[in-house]
Amino acid sequence: MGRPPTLEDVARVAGVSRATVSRVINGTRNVDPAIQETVRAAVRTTGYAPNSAARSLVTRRTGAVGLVISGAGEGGDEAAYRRYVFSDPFFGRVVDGVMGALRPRGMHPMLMLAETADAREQVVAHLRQGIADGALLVSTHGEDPLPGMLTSAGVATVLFARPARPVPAGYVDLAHRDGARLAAEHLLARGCRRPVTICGPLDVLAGQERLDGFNQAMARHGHAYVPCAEGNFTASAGEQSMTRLLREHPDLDGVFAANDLMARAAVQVLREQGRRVPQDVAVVGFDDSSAATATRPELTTVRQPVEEMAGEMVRLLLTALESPEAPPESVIFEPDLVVRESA
Amino acid sequence: MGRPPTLEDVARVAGVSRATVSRVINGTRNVDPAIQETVRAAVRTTGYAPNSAARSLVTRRTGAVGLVISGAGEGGDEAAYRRYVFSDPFFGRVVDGVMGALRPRGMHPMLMLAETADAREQVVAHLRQGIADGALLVSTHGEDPLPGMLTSAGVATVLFARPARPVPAGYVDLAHRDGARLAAEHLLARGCRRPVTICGPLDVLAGQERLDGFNQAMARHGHAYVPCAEGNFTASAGEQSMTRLLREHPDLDGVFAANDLMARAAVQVLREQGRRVPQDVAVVGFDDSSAATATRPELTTVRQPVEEMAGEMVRLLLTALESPEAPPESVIFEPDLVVRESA
DNA sequence: GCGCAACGGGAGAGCGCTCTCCCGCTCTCC
DNA sequence: GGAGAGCGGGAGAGCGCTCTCCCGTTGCGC
Repeated sequence: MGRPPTLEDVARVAGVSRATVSRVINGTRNVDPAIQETVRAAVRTTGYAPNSAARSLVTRRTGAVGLVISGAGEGGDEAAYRRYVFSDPFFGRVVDGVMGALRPRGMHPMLMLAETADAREQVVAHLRQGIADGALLVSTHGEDPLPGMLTSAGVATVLFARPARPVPAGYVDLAHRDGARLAAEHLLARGCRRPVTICGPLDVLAGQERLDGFNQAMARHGHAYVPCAEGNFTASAGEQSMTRLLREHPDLDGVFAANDLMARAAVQVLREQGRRVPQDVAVVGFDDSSAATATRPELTTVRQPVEEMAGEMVRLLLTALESPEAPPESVIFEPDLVVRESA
Repeated sequence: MGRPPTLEDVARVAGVSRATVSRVINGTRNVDPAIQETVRAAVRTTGYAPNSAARSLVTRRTGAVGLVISGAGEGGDEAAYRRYVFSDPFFGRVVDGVMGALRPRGMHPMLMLAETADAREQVVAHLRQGIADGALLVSTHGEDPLPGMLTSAGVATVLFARPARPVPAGYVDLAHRDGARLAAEHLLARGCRRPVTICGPLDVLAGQERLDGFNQAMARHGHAYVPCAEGNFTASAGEQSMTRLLREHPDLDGVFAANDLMARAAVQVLREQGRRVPQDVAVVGFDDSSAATATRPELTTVRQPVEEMAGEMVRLLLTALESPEAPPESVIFEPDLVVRESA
């Protein structure tokens, strides 16, 4: 009794064929109710659990999907990158959304980090071996080669955010420009006269578009030029940018930060410098992450429905898996403005 | 050419047997260098990638380990629980440490959440089917039945934190009492006279031990009774607890919070109430998570080397996998005090 | 020169499952 | 009453890989 029971064992105990046991377990075809019960009893007494490797060998499905976080070109500090990834609430939300959509289907996400060229090769190699049924890819950098590598390796892939260069893979994304416009109009409506912005990294499309959208909306209302400091979506970048903007534009009265982490840092800097938020300076963030409600005052922010977007990624991947020949689908989500206390 | 190339195809192209190709790919035995090159060339021209399902079927190894986050008994709000898990930096650190140790071995973590009885059954069922080689389990609640379920299902398991009731599984843990003592002595050394503590949930061993260690150390120095408010390791709990302690003990001059998230919230409350940190009130946290350095002033805290502990879990699991009959091993880590600005 | 390792390669038996056939039976309909 | 459809079950062929045997070839010591 050393080895775990197999279908064969269950069949012998139940006095039926392997095929019948398989049918009962998978519910693939009608089986006589009495026999079904016999089989189920045999499964119970033997303590049988189907071997998933054997199953995937023939079904060509593993029930796993690779959840790949990719970014940081060469020369970056990998450890720092990992620290960034695991501390940014954004990725937790992605995982949450992915798991929520996977779970009812009995599937699981397999975490993969691709922060170096080597790691990327590894990820592609493993995925090509069929370790997972497909890949959900979140790139944190603009010119990530991974989407292209994955698709040309024949791995079913769905991306978070439209890739910089077109790739035959579906994606979900947010209408960043609209979100930034919402932020701009809200600041203006509150009477903000001297807005500034802490924008995201400009080599990332999302960073670019949030800045564009904000600037365009501001321009439409007579603010042709809005001072801007670039940050890389981290708290310390937000701190530095806010400090600089404050020094160069001491009369600023409104800040739009391209994500909540930077907005939060901006609020901290402002308060340390004696500015009241929102009375002296209004601050609007982006994402509506947990950082938004953890900040005092709570952040007014542009909501990006990350969990739903991640869930949609799963759905897109699953349909791509079902009909591999169909052209990739994509979905763009619309942001909302969530008004709280900071603006 | 529809189906992906198999070993057989490579063997045909290279003009050798399947076995030889397998040997070259896995480097299992000496193979004539010339033949090796031929085989490698054939692999390249065919674009061959070994099928991992077929491989695991015979090797009985998947290269995946389940990373299970478990907790929240019945009746809990699952969505809220997930939000908690994914926003607490602690779990990110666990994932980071696990991936760091798994990666050089070409393995991957498979994320599994077990926040309800159903989910627990699912997790056990999947793991029994061999979807992963073993499980790394992080329980957030004391009386979690999952460790027992897993071990009696024959799943190789390593736990983060010693389980409430003994289970035949290895674990890693921290000397929580020592850490709390460090915090107490530091507060005392700074001249703190009226300490209070925001302790963790008392149904979790870590919460209990941190409180005990703190109280014992305080008692040794003449503070027989230290006011305490219980929190569940979240920021909002920290906020409420601090507010209450401040109301009931307005003259407090030192706070020990059982984790950084609560310490951070405590700092915020204190400052909002006009107390200066650390001049009026010293605050010590626990964990040394990213929250510690994101707080202003930066948190003095007891360092829990979560990443290393998680890496050790992987190592323990791997050795358990190698020698299934050996008794489970465990490792206890020692905490350090990290002195920053808040105390 | 002979025996014996040791080496390098091939053949083939599974690993445990699914799924396509195929077959016998019953039921219906004319 | 007979034909045809449909249902429920079994037999068996793989899925693609690893690994144990087995065998021919060298190399070396005596």
